[in-house]
Amino acid sequence: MNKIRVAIAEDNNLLACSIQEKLELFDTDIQFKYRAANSRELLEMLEKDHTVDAILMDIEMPEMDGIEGTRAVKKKYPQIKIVMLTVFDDEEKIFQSIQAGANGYLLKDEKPDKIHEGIRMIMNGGAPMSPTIAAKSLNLLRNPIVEEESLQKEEFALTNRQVEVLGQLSQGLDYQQISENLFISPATVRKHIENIYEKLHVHNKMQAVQKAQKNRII
Amino acid sequence: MNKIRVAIAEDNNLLACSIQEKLELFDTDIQFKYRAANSRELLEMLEKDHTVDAILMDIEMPEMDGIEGTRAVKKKYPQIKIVMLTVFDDEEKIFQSIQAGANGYLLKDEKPDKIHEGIRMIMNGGAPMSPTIAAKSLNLLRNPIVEEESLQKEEFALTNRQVEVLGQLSQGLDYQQISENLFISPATVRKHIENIYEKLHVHNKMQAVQKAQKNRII
DNA sequence: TAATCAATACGGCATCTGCCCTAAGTTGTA
DNA sequence: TACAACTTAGGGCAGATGCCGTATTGATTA
Repeated sequence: MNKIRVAIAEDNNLLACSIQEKLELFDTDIQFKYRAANSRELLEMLEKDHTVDAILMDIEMPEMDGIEGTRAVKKKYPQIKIVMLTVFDDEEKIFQSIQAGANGYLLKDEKPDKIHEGIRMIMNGGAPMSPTIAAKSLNLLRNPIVEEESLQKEEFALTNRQVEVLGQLSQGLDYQQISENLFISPATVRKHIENIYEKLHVHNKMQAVQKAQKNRII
Repeated sequence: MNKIRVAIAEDNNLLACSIQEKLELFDTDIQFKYRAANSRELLEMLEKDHTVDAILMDIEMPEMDGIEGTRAVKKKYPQIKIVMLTVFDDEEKIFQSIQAGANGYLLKDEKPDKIHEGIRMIMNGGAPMSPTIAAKSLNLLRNPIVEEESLQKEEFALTNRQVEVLGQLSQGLDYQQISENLFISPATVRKHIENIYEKLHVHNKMQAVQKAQKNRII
């Protein structure tokens, strides 16, 4: 079996080295790839070499933090697993990390074998979580946070017709079927969709629908 | 330090004995109190003697199941910690259990020391969760509750690779980009997607991703 | 009044996608 | 040890899609 290729994003040099050392105790099944000092650096490194299976991501980092970084990495490389590794365990950070797509959440004071176990766990589709984190995430599930943000369609200034077309798109209908549903020509549907793409800054149906759903437009 | 007093609610006698035996391996810090064959029996027993710290609760039980039981126990004795212990790991059950107030969720095939660790974890305010359960609860946090339309999910029996491809699809990536991320040929990506369509009974990317999201496959 | 924009509609074209085919190597299971 | 399933890979083809034009009509606005 191939080794699990791991990268680290961590601004504190000492801590990064310490984690790296811990990982290298398990060099039979883990291969350390590289370290970045913040998310932007990580993205640049991934650009050159994205042969990485898992990333240990610090949350607090200068320039671009781990939550933004997780969002960005997951968007481009959704197959890469991300474990948040941090000293803080407040619910807000946990929730944001999970929303950003993190696959696990460990506290930095975990013992080496726990970190190692977590990495193997994540590659098997599990979610490593420190016990206190797990308890807090259960809290979150019990008392759902009411998000006050949800940007609404005004942000993107979509017209009613465009929202309507997006709704049809999200059902997996093609231009022909949408045109029949809305009693317009397929050519018009295509034009509407072109305009939607421009407003949402996307380039295909899937991205448009995902963005629309994320922003509660549909 | 006092021993942790544990009760079990489990209708299957063999399984109950097996768990009890597993626990008695750790009789230095665990004291087994009693076993109930369903939640109603458990409540009666608690009525007489509620000097119990933790309960291992089966979900599927006749008369009164573990989820109702958890709700009832937590209402009367909120200090008692409850670990769901079951063979099933579908998200609906997990979510219901958590809503009912469960403090942890372990699969029955966990090794004895994991169950023991879980009990100690729960008494320290942590939340023991089997890795696959943890991953599913993260899913629940990522995607707010959906109508109970069709939450079978395992019914579709998608392979890991297929789920991975679905994840890439949902980001709006095309076959070429997906093939680069996964280091396979675009032809293979197309084949994977064909197979996904067949399993999900859909005919295009959007329908596949929407169905996968609705069923929490991704 | 002129300008802007939404909604409608059409044509072209390169690329992408869905669907059909075959096929080989691997893994897991009965 | 067979058999099934998964993963990999490729060819071919019709139709769908993304993107570039253009154009008319009506409503709103500066």
